[in-house]
Amino acid sequence: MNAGLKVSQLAGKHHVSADTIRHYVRIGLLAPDKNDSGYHYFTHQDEKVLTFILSARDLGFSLDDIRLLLNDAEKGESPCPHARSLIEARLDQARQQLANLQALVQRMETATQIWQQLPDCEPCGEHICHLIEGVSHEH
Amino acid sequence: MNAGLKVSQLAGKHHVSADTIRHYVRIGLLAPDKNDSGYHYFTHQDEKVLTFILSARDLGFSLDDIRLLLNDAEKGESPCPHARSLIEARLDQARQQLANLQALVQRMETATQIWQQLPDCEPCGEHICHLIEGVSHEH
DNA sequence: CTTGACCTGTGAGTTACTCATAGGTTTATG
DNA sequence: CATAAACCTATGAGTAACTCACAGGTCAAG
Repeated sequence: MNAGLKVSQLAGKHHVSADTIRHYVRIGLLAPDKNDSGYHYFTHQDEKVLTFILSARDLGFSLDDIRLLLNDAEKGESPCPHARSLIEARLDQARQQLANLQALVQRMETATQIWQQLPDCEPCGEHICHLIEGVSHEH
Repeated sequence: MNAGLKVSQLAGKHHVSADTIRHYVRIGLLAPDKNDSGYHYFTHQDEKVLTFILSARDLGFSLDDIRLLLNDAEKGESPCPHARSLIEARLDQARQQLANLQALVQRMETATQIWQQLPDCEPCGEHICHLIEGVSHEH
């Protein structure tokens, strides 16, 4: 009674695009059966793998991380030790990105405030755009 | 007295890599003169363009944005109107990214805390990694 | 039995570099 | 002055995770 879902059905059910599913198939994270005509049919097991992929993605794991974890599980090993060490590295990375992004937003906000007091410039020998160069911390 | 700088000299002076300079030359943001042997020599004017590029980059403009602003200036037009509208879009984008990243870091921190109380799992029929699927908001 | 909606695999585009390659140039040294 | 180290060139490819486009095959409805 469960012949499996086609790509668009699976995609709709999990709120991702069909292209995302095809991408995971292309890079080997999902390996659904094909019927005689070449169509993919996703079983309940494939769906569990997809659910895992999406959960891990949601925790900041890369697709390569996820591949590693899936390989562990396929070999019958616990993926948990890898999951624990990988998330630490990804968390450090994310915190660094967050700090960079906060600083960027801060610079942008400061710039837009300052720019409200400044007129538009004509290009001259001294600068290309005084708005941009004026708030720069480059020297 | 000012024959111009070679790539590595310019790069060192502005604390960027020689590859970054070459990248800007390759995509046409910088167009230094070449001597007979094919070496690039960067004039003071080239250096001003580079300073502008780095300042704009530091404010979150993309290289395509920067190209647009440079084109304005080359045509003798003020790049300021474009700078003002572009930074608004980039700021919205950055704020959105920031919110996404904050939420991600939050999920990751929550997960690592919860995981401290949990043992490693063996893969079973029910899940691939209970740590990951256990904290998931997917369903 | 034909139209339209779906599917397939593949290649290329996205961003801002970074690295590698093959070969030419310049400079420092003996 | 010969040569080797250190630099330069242009070009192609790799990065992450899709997304879009293409040419062609399949399937359900009228």
